Amino acid sequence: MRTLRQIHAHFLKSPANSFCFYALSKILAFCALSPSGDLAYARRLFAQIPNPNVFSWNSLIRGSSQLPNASKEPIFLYKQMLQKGFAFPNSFTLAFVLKACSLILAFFEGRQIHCHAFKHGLYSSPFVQTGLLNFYAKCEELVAARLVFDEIPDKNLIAWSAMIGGYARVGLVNEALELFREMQGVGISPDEVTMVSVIQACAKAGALDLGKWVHAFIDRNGIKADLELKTALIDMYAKCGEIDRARKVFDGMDVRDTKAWSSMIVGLAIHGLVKNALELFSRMLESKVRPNHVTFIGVLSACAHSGLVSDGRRFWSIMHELGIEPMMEHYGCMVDLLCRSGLFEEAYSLVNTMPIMPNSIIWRTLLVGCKSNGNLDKAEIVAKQLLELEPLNAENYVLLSNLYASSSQWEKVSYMRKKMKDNGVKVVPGCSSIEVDGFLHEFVVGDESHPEIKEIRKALREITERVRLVGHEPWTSAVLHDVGEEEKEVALCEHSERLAIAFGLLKTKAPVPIRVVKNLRVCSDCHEVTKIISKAYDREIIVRDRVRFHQFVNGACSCNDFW
DNA sequence: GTAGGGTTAG
Repeated sequence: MRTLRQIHAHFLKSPANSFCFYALSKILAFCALSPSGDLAYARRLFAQIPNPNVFSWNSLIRGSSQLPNASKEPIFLYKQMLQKGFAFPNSFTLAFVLKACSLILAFFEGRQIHCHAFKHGLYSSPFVQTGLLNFYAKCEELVAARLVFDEIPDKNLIAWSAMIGGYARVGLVNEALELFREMQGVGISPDEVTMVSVIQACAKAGALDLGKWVHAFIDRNGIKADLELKTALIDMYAKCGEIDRARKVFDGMDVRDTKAWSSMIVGLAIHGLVKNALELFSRMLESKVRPNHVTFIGVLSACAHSGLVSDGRRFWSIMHELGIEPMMEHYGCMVDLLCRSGLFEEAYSLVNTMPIMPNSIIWRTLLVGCKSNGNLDKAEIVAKQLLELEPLNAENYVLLSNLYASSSQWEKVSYMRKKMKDNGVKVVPGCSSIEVDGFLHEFVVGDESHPEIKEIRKALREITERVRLVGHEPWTSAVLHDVGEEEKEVALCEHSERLAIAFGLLKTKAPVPIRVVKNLRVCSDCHEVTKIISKAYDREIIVRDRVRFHQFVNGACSCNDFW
């Protein structure tokens, strides 16, 4: 900038020459776009140009959209440009403005740019087309994105990747994977950016086998696994229950940034490997990588899972010291942590003194806390808030009804059912799935179509009975106790049903003694339980947390056959 | 001077 200012001064001092406007626009571009530039200087310079050319407008539009805090400035500039009517937008202009729209999810503005693309005859530009496609995808308007995509005559890698990424981001996993296959069918080879989206789709589906296959595909095709792709792999393995593989990818990285560390820490936290998560956080601080809000979500949720109140409080203050303002998610972790540690009153007052309006998740966490802490009078107040905020969510009614049932308030139980019916709340049948020996079994509430449903129901009944015998509510608190050489307590929660299903599928009674412990903490421990059963039976069993993956896996279709 | 990518509480 210092040198540039000197050059600028020379131009101002020298008599008007024919290079002046050209040179000024070059100076402007540097100020606006270079990492060592100065956007404020660019703005001042721009204000002195009587009739900026399209190049100058573009530079400023692009420069203002590269700021860390995205704003509407690029869109305002674009409007000014049209109003002045001196320079007309070209394909660069539209590409930059569309990028700005996708960053701040300015749907209505972006849609107008779509019209302008036709008006100014710029719709055939591949940059404008992928810009539009990506803009719609970022706004989660996948139908619109697909329409644009289908209209592109020569789809290049960028267009395919943007479309696949769009599907993957919103969880349209089948569509993403179908498109990935189609892309290869027309002879376009994916690169590392494409593979990030494909891996992300696997992560969302909980499709471990497919994820492993895609990982092998990356290696086989010599695609460079860079920082982003490795981070996506860590996340995929963690979400699919293979925390060891996630760790292997993490340990093999030579450069790790905040997101890489965070994804590993979050992964360990969701697996209930709290000690490892906190150890890794210390290592992260030692490595001088600055944690961000996501890192703290991982660390705080890890503390919640293990009831580490004092650690949680310590991290809470470290977060403040680092200047990270707590978000809804952080409050959620703290409320959960306090509730699980029996500090309900403190959780309650935290929610009531939060500087941001608590959302439904916060109230629901607190309501679960009411139940586990036996605080029924507060439950009424919390439930009122929750139902006002979210009157159409069946989960809330079921939760409240169960809470009343646990204290034998049967009139209130039936009142909740009535209220639910009156409000027209529909229950979506719950769906869970488990993979045994590479075979995925899906179960929907009320569905009896599984060929081994009888054995499964029998195993379910047996486990229910055994949990009930020790005086606890089945499916909310049960613990399997490993009888192997190393005694191990593992918590189970609603996913325990899946284990009963596994036992049913294994056509045998549960061989592992069931014991109930109080203050059950983390459902992610299901992964631990499955490991124990897998070991006991020498069979591969995987419990999936996030399965929304129907057509492809569903039993018959292993990924190798499919591809 | 242009387009596509990673981590997020219950």
